[in-house]
Amino acid sequence: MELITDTEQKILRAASEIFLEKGHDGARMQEIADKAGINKALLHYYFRSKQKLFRTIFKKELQTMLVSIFSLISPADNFKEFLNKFIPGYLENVSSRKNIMRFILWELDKSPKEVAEWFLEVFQDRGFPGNPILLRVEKAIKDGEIRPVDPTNFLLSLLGMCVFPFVAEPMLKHLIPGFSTDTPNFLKKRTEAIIDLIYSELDLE
Amino acid sequence: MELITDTEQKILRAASEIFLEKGHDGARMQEIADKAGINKALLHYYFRSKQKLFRTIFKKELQTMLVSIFSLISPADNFKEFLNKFIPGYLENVSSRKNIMRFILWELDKSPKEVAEWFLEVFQDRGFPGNPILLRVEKAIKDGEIRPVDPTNFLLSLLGMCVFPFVAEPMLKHLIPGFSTDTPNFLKKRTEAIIDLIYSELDLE
DNA sequence: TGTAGTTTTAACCAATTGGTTAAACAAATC
DNA sequence: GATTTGTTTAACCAATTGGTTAAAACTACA
Repeated sequence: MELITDTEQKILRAASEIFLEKGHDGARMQEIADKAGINKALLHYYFRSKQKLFRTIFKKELQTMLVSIFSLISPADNFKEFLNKFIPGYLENVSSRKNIMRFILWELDKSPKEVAEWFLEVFQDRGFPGNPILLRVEKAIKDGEIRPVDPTNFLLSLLGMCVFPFVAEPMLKHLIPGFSTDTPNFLKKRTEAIIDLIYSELDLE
Repeated sequence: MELITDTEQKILRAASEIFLEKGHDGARMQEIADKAGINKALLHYYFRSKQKLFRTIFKKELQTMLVSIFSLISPADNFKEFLNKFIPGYLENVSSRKNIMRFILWELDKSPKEVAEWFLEVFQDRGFPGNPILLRVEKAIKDGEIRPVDPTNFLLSLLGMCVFPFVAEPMLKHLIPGFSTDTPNFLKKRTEAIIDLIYSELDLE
């Protein structure tokens, strides 16, 4: 069991901030060191190379993001309960760490090979045999809880509607006058809109 | 009226490819020169700096993306016709240039100040007084064509459902076994799914 | 207190990168 | 055909960047 030193913590925090903001290629080791309040050589003492440091951060952020999705799924719930919990919960999550998803989507394309294993790790840690949302939808259909829809497309719509406003916020600000995800009731109204849309499709309520 | 030389064309094409794939910070001038089959100094002869070249490309891609949205809107159509044209058309568009949106979303965050003007240019060129989709939705509600929904949230859902599968494909491949947007009937099924969802909400059909 | 091991630093290094320059070449223009 | 103007190149340059090294400072422990 390794101790995580204070310095290591400071490095990780600083590296996360810089990498999330600028990406792997835009980030500078010197800047990370400065933000962590340490020497650049010390960075290489703890994490031998930029690549190694980046992978550490990337894996951590990826896991955080996946867990933020998976934590919202309780198999005990019926499908309506699942939706009522998942949609506001996930919106809240994405909203509180806005750039994590944009960072992951951008870097994933160029990412190291181990990335597939990192996904599997999270699945295995949680004891998921497959995508839990997909399985949940399939079960709801089999049980006659909702009308039959294509589970994959349902998942695409659900995630897309939750994630898009935050990932695309810089663009939407130009496309929609006065758009912001920071207004006090944006989350509430967005939640309602998504629930409204999905309930109509599934003949719920 | 400037002539666009053959060399300039080759540079623009090469730069687009490299920038879209690697982003501003990951791209190397040498690599762009190589891909264009020219000398690196020639790159600086045509576009004085990396920044200038990047802005040229970024603006071009941004305009392409915006036009691909706006071209699908004809004010003559009723709302159902609008949806039936927009959804498959836009999906086709995003699908044919998959990484343009991810590139724009990533770089927009870090983008130059003129970017706001570039958006306005496209709006003005097309003679749009505001976001045309938003206006179209508002009109449809006022005319009683569809039941009243929040136009902004409607737009967020519509775009999110269209864009997300392509922008997030690298992630979705890990999240959904066998996922790909390249299968022969993905576009068709995705179109159906989105139309189905939106029709239900709006009490259409 | 002395010594072995760890943490931190300042100074340095080699490679890469964006950018320049001066000259060679091509193509109009006279 | 000479001259001017626009293209293209090879060779160079200064600055930045990731990474190293050797020594200093700190810690634990005998």
